[in-house]
Parts: sequence; structure tokens; C-alpha cells
Amino acid sequence: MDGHARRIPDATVARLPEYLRILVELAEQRIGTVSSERLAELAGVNAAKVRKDLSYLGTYGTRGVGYDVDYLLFQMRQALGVTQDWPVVVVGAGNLGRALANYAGFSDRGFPLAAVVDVDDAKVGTTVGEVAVRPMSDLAELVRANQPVIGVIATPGPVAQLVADQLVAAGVTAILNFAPALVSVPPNISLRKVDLALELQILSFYQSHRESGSASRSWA
Amino acid sequence: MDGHARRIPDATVARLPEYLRILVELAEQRIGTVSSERLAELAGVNAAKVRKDLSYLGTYGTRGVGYDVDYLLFQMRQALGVTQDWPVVVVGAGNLGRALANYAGFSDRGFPLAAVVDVDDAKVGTTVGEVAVRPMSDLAELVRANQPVIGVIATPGPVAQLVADQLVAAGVTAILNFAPALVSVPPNISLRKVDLALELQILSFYQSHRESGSASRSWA
DNA sequence: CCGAGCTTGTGCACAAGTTCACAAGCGTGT
DNA sequence: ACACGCTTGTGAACTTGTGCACAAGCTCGG
Repeated sequence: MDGHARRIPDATVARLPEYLRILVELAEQRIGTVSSERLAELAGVNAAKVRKDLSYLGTYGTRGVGYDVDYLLFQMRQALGVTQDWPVVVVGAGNLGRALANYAGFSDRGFPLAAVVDVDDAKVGTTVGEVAVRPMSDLAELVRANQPVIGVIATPGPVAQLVADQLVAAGVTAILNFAPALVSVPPNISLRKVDLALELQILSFYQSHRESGSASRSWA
Repeated sequence: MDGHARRIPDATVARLPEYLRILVELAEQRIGTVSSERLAELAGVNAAKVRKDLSYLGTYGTRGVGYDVDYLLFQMRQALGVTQDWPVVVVGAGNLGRALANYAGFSDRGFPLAAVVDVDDAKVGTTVGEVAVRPMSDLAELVRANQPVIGVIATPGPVAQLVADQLVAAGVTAILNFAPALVSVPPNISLRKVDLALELQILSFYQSHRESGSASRSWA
């Protein structure tokens, strides 16, 4: 009923998928209603934060009762744009690339593996996950055939920028970078980075300084 | 010379490994000195932020000159506690666990794979990465033999908390959780979470709302 | 020995995120 | 119809993080 078009803060956006995961679990357990307090407990955050986060969705709960799980689930999927599947194209069929391609956790949550590509002709044709590795030259075609698609960079650091440029040229507008390197893309292309070794180093820091260690600052 | 014991903000800690990676690259290129501006460019952040971050280390640069790469590298490793290797024990030899175990990026950056364990007897004895899968019952012994060790949870969500409890009982004080579930640990145990599907969902959000998308909010 | 040209380190103002605390509103029972 | 208990939604205080702008300090050339 309202314009509801408040801008959603980045910090909130980062928490929405966690709420989504929890709502899916609650729905599976046939739980019809949930309070912000219960949600907060399940997500490991503060109840006031949950309420404020949800209020950005324009999704209203019912005072004295809580939130309707199914309705909130619908709203959340809507907000996150995960009402349809987003196919994923993995670039790089090395250890990490094969790992990601094999990881069922993607398909299960709405991100089916569309293709794996690699520059190395020796790898082209081998099977990874459930698809055959294709040459880089097929990239543009693969992207066109699966739009909208998310590109995953699973190459060594030094070629990450090059790959990103090729993804963008091929029409990919969302990129997840696993390579340990800075990658820049044009504005309005979404980019996120995950660096596994980096996470371990952060853990190492908090261990070394473990007097008042709030390492669980993360968000879990 | 100074007490230098300022508490380092979480936001700064999260950036230190990125600086470390860049410094390693600079040192490999035999570059002796770097300015905050150059470092900022390489890390994709603001120069003032770099200077403020480095100032927390008690590491001083030289005005008019910049920072000595080797000295800063030393200080950074010291601060992060990565002067020695941290062996990693992976729990779960499923797709994700095998993936992580095979990923060379860990060993290369000071986190050698010490062991992989799994509850499934059918998997015990098979080889993953460079080690044989061991039964869960060996966990405590493996941890003792490799202390200090980092535990990596690569199991399905529902058993993540159980595994975390076993890791803690075995003496692990730092845990990286890849399972899509909330895990809680006693204070002074460090815990971080990485959820791959979650990252994809965040990308999905920024794509769906792509008018003024600042998805690269991440930190790259 | 002094001045010019850089670059650091940091005080300060501002922006973003978090948490508290409470009024507003819903539902139930009497 | 009304009062009571519960839970939301949000203003406001507070904490954390960011970025500007500039004084302090180093180096080099003359």
C-alpha cells in the first residue's frame, strides 16, 4: 500500500540471504508464524535489527503475532530476485573451478551450473560436475543462451582481470570472484569477492590476539 | 618505542590480509618502497584509509618516502600471526570438503592441509588432496599432533553445530564454517562463516535492483 | 644549512550501522 | 466492549567506520 521504495542499506542486504535460508527451513517444518525474536535467535543477531531489516522490504508483520512465514518468504525471494534460477558459468577448470562446479549447494539453492570454460585445450572436453568443459571462445554464446547469468572467476589471480573483462564483454552483469586479485568492472556490473585464504588469515589474527577476541564478528 | 597497543578495529583487520597479499607481490617484484597512495590503488581503497589502517600496526612509514615493503611485510605477518604455518583440518569429505582439500591456494599461503576426516566409513581411507580420509574418532589425535590448527567445517548444514562442538572438544580454537547453518562456539574460540550460495544471492539482489547498484561494496 | 617537494600520521566532521526503548496496534478472553 | 499481554515498527542515542585536509617530518639539491 505504500511506496515502500526505501533504499535498502548494504548491511541489511548482506543479511537477507541468511533470513531466507532460515525461512525456508521454517516453512519446511510447517511453522506458520515467526516472531522477530525467534528469527533473531536463529540468525544469531539482535531482534531489533531483524525488525528494522524486514521493515525495509515493505513487508509488514502483525503486531502481537509476528510474521507469516510463507508471506515473508515470498517477499524475501522477491526482494532478492531469486524467484527464478540464476544459471552460473564458471571460468577456470582448475582445482577451485572443479570444486565449485561439483558443489551441489549451488544448484540446490537456485544457481544451477550452466557451463564451465577454460583456456587450456587439454581440459576442454573433460567432464566437470555435470557439464563438459568448453573453450573460452564459447563464452559469449554460452552467456547469450543462459541470460541472465552469473559469472564465477575461478582462475589464478594474475588473469582474473582479463577474465572479468571477457565476462563483461560477453554480457555478464554479475560476477563472483574467487581469485586472489583486485578486479574492477564498469559501474552497474555487480561484483563480489571471496578469498578463502583471506578468511583463514583473519582467523589467524584473532587467534594471535586472543585476549578479547571478537572474531565471530563475521555474521554467524 | 611506543606502547603501540591500540586495539585494531574489525574493519581494519578484514583489510590486512589484502594488504599482505599485495605486499608479497611487491616484494616479489623487488620493489623496495611503496606509498599509501599506490597501496590504496592496488587494494582498491582510499589512501587515507590505508594510512590509518597501517598506523594501527604501530608500523611507521617514512614521511616524504613511503613504506619499506620488506619491513611492512614483516610487521603485517607478525600482526596477522602468519609467521608460521597454520595446518588445516577439514571435516567432511563430500564435494565441498574434497574441493577445499584439493585447493592448492591454501597451502601456498601458509595453510597446509593436515587432514581430512569424515563420519562415513565408506569414505574413510580414500585419498583426498594429498592425504587419506580419517574417521571422526581420529579427530582429537590429529588436532593434538598439529596444534595450533584451524578447523574447516565442510559438512551439510544440519550437522555443522555438532561438528563444531567436536572440534572445540578436540582443542581447535579457530573454525571456518562453510556449512549453511548458524554455529555457536564458546567465547575465545574464533569463528568465521563463508556461504557460497549466500554470495550469489547478494549478487542477485543488486542485479534485480540495478539502478544505483553499489554491489562492489564487498571489499575489492 | 636552508628551502622545496613529497608523504605520513591524525584531528575532525560526517556517514553508516546498531541497539535501546517505547508508542502503536493486534488478538484473545472475559 | 474493554482490558491485558504480546509483538511490531521506529525515533533517537550511540558506536563504528570513512574521508578530508593539514601539520609534522623526511630527503635531496643547491
